[in-house]
Amino acid sequence: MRRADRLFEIIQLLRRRRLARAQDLAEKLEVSERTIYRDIRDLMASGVPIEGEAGVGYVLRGGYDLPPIMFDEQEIEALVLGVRMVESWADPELAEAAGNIIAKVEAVIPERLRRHMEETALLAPANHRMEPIAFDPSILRAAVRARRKVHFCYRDGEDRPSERSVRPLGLAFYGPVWLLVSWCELRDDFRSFRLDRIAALTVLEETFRPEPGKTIQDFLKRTAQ
Amino acid sequence: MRRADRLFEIIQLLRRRRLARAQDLAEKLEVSERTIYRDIRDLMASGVPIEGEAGVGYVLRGGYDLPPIMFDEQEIEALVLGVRMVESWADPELAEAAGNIIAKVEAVIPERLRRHMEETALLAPANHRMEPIAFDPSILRAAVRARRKVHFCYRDGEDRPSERSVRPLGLAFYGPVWLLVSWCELRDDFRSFRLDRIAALTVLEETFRPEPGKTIQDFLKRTAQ
DNA sequence: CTCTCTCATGACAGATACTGTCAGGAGACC
DNA sequence: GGTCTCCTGACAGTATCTGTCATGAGAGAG
Repeated sequence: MRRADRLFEIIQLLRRRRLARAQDLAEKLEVSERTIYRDIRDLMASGVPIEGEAGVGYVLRGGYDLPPIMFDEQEIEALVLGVRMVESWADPELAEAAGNIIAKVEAVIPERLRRHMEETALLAPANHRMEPIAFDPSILRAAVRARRKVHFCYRDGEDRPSERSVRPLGLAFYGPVWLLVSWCELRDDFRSFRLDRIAALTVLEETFRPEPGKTIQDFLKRTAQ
Repeated sequence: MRRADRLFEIIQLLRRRRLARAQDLAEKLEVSERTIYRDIRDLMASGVPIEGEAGVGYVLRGGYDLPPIMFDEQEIEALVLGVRMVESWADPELAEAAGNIIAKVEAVIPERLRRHMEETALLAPANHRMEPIAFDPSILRAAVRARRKVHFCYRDGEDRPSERSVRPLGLAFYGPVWLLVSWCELRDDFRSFRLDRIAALTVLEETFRPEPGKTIQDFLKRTAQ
């Protein structure tokens, strides 16, 4: 049953990555590259719209209508854990949304998996140590979505106070603390702020447009190095 | 490529007809009935919900395809954050499963939400401080699922070493550390262990049955008070 | 142009798993 | 009891799959 599984798995891998080389797939699936080339050939022959380009890799063209098969048990576990983490570590609004996910997925999966969902023994207890945040982070999340600048008072690691006006780009969970990732126009650079050190947050009327070099994708690229 | 195609074809045939006998499938696919029985066995093993009844035939129960699910934007954000948290804080096996969730949900939600999914500005970076764990936690997860006792060396907060044999009940994410929640038969009570202080973990052959008062639900009840 | 990366194909031998045949067990229903 | 059908085991032959090695070809960088 190995090969038939592998063909499905290749589709799934191409769905989740945008691009994959034969070598990547070969390592992941623990077969030789030659076998991958054969598998891809056969998938193409069966009508799966895979595109291969020399020097680039494989991509799954859009419009492939084969519906994804159900979540497996491993995925259910990951889903439940993820939801519990959000419930414990994010703001109440997000926590509630996370709870809704469970309800919606439960309504859609077969009985067997539903039982598995309830029995998942991965916990993320809420009674953990987390530095208190002086405002509702959902306000900040809304500002990120609406691309509205924010103003606040900040105390840095040495307790020096300052006032800041920044473009809020995203929020990052760093274990015990949350960071606001932002573009500071004064310094003309990215700046991160711990949410627990922010006070008197106000969302300004002023909006901003994403500019090349000043987006969260640019920030991620830079930190990745 | 014959067999892989055939397995796919069997699913399609069962999707179309509501009932099919092994003989029908055998004729249609031009193989022997014995081969069909083997194919069905393998499909079932892969989680395809086929039901066979003696004297009747095969039917495909619902819940094979992941039906379209509607999430609102808030829920999408929570889902993406949860997945990223798992990818950053859980073991590679779970992290991969979490990635699959995104791919599968993406394939099933409407276009508008898919864009929202990619743009979610909630991050859970992987370059965080986390105490190194000396073994693969997925082994422990498997022991929890299989209800098999485990043995390991532990160093407590004051660095005193000890050897333990416990019933693993679950894993709990506590910010910077993971805990193993267990029932210790020696002490006749619940005990929690930090994964980063566990060494030489072995999963024993011996299994255990959930007993009232010794399950993770009982542990949660007790800690809730 | 050369170099590198990667898709792609062919040939071949060894290992693997697939397949059909035959035989029999078991549950559901009349 | 009789019929229909799912289901499993054993076995031998064979079709298929797989890895290795070699080679070609297209795309892009410098």
